Amino acid sequence: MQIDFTAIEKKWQREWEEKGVFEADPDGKPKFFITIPYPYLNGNLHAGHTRTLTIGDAIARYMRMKGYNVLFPMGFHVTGTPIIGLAELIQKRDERTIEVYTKYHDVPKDVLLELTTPEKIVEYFSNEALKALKGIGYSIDWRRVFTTTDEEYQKFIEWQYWKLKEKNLIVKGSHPVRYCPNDQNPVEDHDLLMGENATIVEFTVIKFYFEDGETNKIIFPCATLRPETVFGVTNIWLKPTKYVLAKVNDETWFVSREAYEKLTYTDKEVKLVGEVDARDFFGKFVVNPLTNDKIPILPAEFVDTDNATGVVMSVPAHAPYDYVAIEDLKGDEEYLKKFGLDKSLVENLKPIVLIEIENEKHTIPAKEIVEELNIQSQKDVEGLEKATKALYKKEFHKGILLDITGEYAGVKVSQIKDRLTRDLIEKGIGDVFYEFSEKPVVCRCGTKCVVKLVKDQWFLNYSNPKWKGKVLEHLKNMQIVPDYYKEEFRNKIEWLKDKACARRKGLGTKIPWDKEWLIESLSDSTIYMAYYILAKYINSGLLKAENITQKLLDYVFFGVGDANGVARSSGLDKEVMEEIRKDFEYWYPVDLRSSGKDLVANHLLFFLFHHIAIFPENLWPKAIAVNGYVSLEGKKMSKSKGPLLTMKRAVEEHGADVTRLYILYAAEYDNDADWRRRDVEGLANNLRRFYSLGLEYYKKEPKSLTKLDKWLISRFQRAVKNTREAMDNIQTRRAVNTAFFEVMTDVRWYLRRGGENLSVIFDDWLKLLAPFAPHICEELWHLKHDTFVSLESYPKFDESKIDVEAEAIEEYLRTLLEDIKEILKFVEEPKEVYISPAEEWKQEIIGIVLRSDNMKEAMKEIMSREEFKKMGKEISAFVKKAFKDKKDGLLLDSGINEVKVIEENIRFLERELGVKVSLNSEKVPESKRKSAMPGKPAIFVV
RNA sequence: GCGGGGGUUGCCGAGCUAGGAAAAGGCGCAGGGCUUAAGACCCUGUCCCGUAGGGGUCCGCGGGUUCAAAUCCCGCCCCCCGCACCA
Repeated sequence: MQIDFTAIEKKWQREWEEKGVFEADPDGKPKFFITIPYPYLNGNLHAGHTRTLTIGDAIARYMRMKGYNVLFPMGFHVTGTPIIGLAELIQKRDERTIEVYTKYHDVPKDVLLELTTPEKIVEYFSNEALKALKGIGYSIDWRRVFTTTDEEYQKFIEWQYWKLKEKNLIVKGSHPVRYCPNDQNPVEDHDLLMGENATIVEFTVIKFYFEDGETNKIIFPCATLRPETVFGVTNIWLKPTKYVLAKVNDETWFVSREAYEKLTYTDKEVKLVGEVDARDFFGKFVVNPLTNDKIPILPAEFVDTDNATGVVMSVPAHAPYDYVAIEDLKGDEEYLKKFGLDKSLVENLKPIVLIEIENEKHTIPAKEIVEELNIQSQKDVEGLEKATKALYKKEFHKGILLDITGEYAGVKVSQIKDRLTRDLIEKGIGDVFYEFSEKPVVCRCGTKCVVKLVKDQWFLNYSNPKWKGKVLEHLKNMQIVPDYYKEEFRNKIEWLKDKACARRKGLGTKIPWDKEWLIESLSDSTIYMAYYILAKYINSGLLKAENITQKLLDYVFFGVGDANGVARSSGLDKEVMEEIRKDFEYWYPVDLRSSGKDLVANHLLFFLFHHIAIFPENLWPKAIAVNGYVSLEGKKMSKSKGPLLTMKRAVEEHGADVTRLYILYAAEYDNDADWRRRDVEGLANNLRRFYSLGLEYYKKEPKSLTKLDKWLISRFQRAVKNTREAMDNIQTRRAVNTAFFEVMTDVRWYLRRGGENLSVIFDDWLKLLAPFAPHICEELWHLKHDTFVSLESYPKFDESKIDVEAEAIEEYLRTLLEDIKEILKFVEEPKEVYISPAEEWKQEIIGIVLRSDNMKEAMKEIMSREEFKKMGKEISAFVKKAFKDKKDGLLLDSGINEVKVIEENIRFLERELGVKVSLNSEKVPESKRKSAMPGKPAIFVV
């Protein structure tokens, strides 16, 4: 059958909009405020958005039908840098960008080429997003839509930041970023040619120094990831090559040229003094600032001048590289001679052990592992890397510092780094040096990136223990779906550090007290759900940017201030102001925020932190739900590279209901869903089938109810129960599976059995499915009603409609049919089937079940009897089902009357089997009759 | 490395927190029906064996507990995601 899904969908979308059925305002009903993170519009909405939003919409529709006054609003996020970047790329006619946006985002090329400014991009994509969202039929209250560059929104953000500032939750600090010296800008992942996986690691610098009599001290800044090993240093290493001397603040540092360059991007004052040759320093001595030991400077080829300072301290007891390098020196007199070094100098170097592993004997760990791996020289880089990694890992996790480390003795290695670094810096003998974890890191422009320290940056003080503590405390009271994400959230909250919230570049709101800076885009989208309340009044023209003063928002959100005074000072009509206040009091807090799992470690955390900082406890979010991603035919989607499926295209090609149903059914919770065309088309067939069933049966007036009808109703009640349970747990997959597919399976059986009153469940079936496939349900519903099914009340489970006997009969017939068919497979030219029921032990088992407390107990008793033991599998299944029924209060104390059931359905059996069937025990041989069981009659075919 | 999740029948996935029927549902595939035909729809089959409803082997691997384990316990292997200043 040809069905024009699109026409049906457009029709109902128009109707909903015209009648404003999803516009929500305070009323007497309990409220439910659900929000989905507004999408970021540097492209079209895609299948990923479709998933998160459809889940949200299904919940919104479900809750609405359950009797809640549901507010489901939406806005658009455009602040930040990507939109600016996109505008630049389009302006430059970047080929890749043009390809991706025409091919995957479905932007017509002529239109795309016009999008050369951020403003045009925002306008274009927000229009497209609006169309896409309306075209899929979300039950959004569109009176509240807004964009984050709106002047009014910025007023709101300013208010928010003043509040945070007042609470001292915004502090100044510095932090290291990946930076391109050529572009003079921080670089993001997608700006990189190479090194996306590089992270910034923090080396500890320890200032060894060299005293040359009357000249100034020269600092040899040794960079290390294991500062505790400073207690075991025997010498330092330089590469036999040129280095430089540089003025670093007030000190003179000896560093590699590369290191000097890197230092210029730090917060230090750096000036080049001149070039020096490491070779001139070999054999001379520096002082270990912590132990005051004098140690020699020695050459080593493994030193990488492009890693950190290029000056390395040597700890032969714990660093395989150092141990091997010293051994190399000892055995290479020529090399020593080349640098004028005396052999005794290296021969006196004794490894100093400073870490012990619990329950292991004292040894020299580096020596041991080098020998174990049979590493012969420092040229065996592979072996040394392996040894270093293994040793470091072991010592980090299990190591404890020995007495030689003085005040640190007994501290775990894993606990020492930050503490020691801090102490060293305090004493003026330490520093930090940032470096990439892997190299090279190259910008798209071809320039090598560096680590730059951004100074005097504004930070959100998330590490504040009081703030964090409150968030952790509130988390305990929240509902997190799926539940194991609560632990994930807890960990992430603990892990969260201060976050830089200011940027130089991008779209957004300026920091109100420091207009040089823009508020970073994840930091301006944390409590905006409150803004939806204002947005309605802004869009209707009642509330204007100039009205949105600090005092007004204090009044609206906190109820603080004198109403007359606030109204006067903000220039707003007092009644409007009071209404906004009432709206806010009615709708807040957020009852559910449903989001993709990619936002767990950032947005959703900030969402919690900011609510908790700014609002009183009764307005903190109640629940968060998290869902997984969507892939396309098994491939990951990518906004910037493709493949990508836009929401609009999915709906155009398959229809809104099919798209919705598929995406809801494709996966549960945080599992990823895969969009597979063939499956989507398969689902479309199912939906067409549903529609034609509706056309065929819905309007037929039901006749008086048969036992079969009661079976259908009973089964349907179970589906109602199951669907509600699923939706209450935000399990849309399970819900669609029961409400659609499983009911469909029952309907098939019902029709096959000759059922004629399908319409008895159809009203409820439409309601049951309305949250998932609202258009088709609305269309069918209107065959009989003038109301909107979207506003009907959701079916309730009615236990009185459960008909255990009817269910047992159908179950009996189904298995009987199967058994006979199984036998017929083996009989050529069957003429007649004889059936002879048995009734003995089933009653007995039911008796045991009724007087047993649990299955285990019952089975024990049953299995102690020989005649049952040999039927163990059959019986255990029967008992399991019996217990389930018992728990539901549905256990029959007498089985069905098999004879009667067969008699009544003999024609059905014959029709199905295409052979004569009769109920006749005498024709069944004795041996077969003996093996008959209740529910499993003896069958004999001739 | 740390943290979170996971390995089920051709595929996707239930079931695994309350042990109890080769293990829901969807998709795919095969056969049959309907049809002028195709599609749609309906039925059947889809681990192996089997001329009587049966038997055998199964839920990453190896052990254990139990009348009974995909489910509980112990050990091992493998996979995915996050670790940021970016939306």
